[in-house]
Amino acid sequence: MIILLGPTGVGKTTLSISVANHFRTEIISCDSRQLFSEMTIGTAVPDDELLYAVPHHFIRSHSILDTYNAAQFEIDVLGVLEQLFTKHPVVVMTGGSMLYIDAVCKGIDDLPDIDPKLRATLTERLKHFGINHMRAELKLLDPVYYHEVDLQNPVRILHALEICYTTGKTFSSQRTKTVKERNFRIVKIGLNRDRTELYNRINQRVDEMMAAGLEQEAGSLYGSRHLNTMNTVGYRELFDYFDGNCTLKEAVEKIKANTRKYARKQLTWFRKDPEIHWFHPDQKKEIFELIAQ
RNA sequence: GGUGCCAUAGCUCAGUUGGUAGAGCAACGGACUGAAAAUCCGUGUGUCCCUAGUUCGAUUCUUGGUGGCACCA
Repeated sequence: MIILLGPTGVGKTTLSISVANHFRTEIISCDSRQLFSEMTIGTAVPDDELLYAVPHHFIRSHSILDTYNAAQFEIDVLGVLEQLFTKHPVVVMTGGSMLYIDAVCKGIDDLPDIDPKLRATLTERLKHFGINHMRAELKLLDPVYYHEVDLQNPVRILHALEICYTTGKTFSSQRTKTVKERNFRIVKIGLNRDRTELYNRINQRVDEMMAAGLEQEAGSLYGSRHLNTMNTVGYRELFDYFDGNCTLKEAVEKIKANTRKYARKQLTWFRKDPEIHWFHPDQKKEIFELIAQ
């Protein structure tokens, strides 16, 4: 499997089409937001033309009403891959969702699904009693993880508690972090470009999204704004505008800034992965040479 | 032309009763195995507009410039 990864806006889509065409194969999208059919403009889903040129998987395949996560993605992708490998010797995966990439490449621990009610209860408790209370609870239920976890991060604390309550066992005892073996080879190709160049592309793309009707798309999703998946760059800033918290211009600037921030965060994550071979998106020749090996 | 106000980090501004300065945003770095476009953490030297003066010492006070804004002619 060839994985094309890199920060948002770097130019993964264009290259993925060339690579997929070259191998006459199909593309698995690894994007935690393009997954949802309701979000198209704001998540920079490729044009229909490109989607028809090469078969794509995991694009607009789910609804924001579905709960989805990296573990489910691992299962689903492995299933699709099994099918694809019967027809194609090479499959292309492309996207920038870091955790989802790792889930496919290394696997994710086997943990039970969390009852949304439990999550709601714990979130409510956090709001009422404060983070110290939740920390104390975790210290009691899973002292090992208590000493490992970022105690400032409520999401981490709550998730550990969810697992403890759901399984009756400590979270730490189930966190094996073992890397699963895959029966296919993985080549990771990282795409990056000059920072100002990347930022210019991002800023420009946001303007294009607005011209393409992002405001309307966000407006149609305003009623769903409390869903987890709607906590997404490009939408939450416009929800703020709809709520009267800022001007449209400020919202657009905020989208640009948050997209840039997201790109930086992706680069931070990818930087520590030694398996990635880095290229500029224009180095097509070099990339194909690497793949040929 | 006159009067008043302003000039400090990339931006918006705070502050120093005279001892060379700090917030927000941006930028940069990091953590992160089931919410991950999420969540969380860390990083602030900048001719304090220029000039001359007072002073042991001026970004702070005074003189004169320059630029901007407002009001009056």
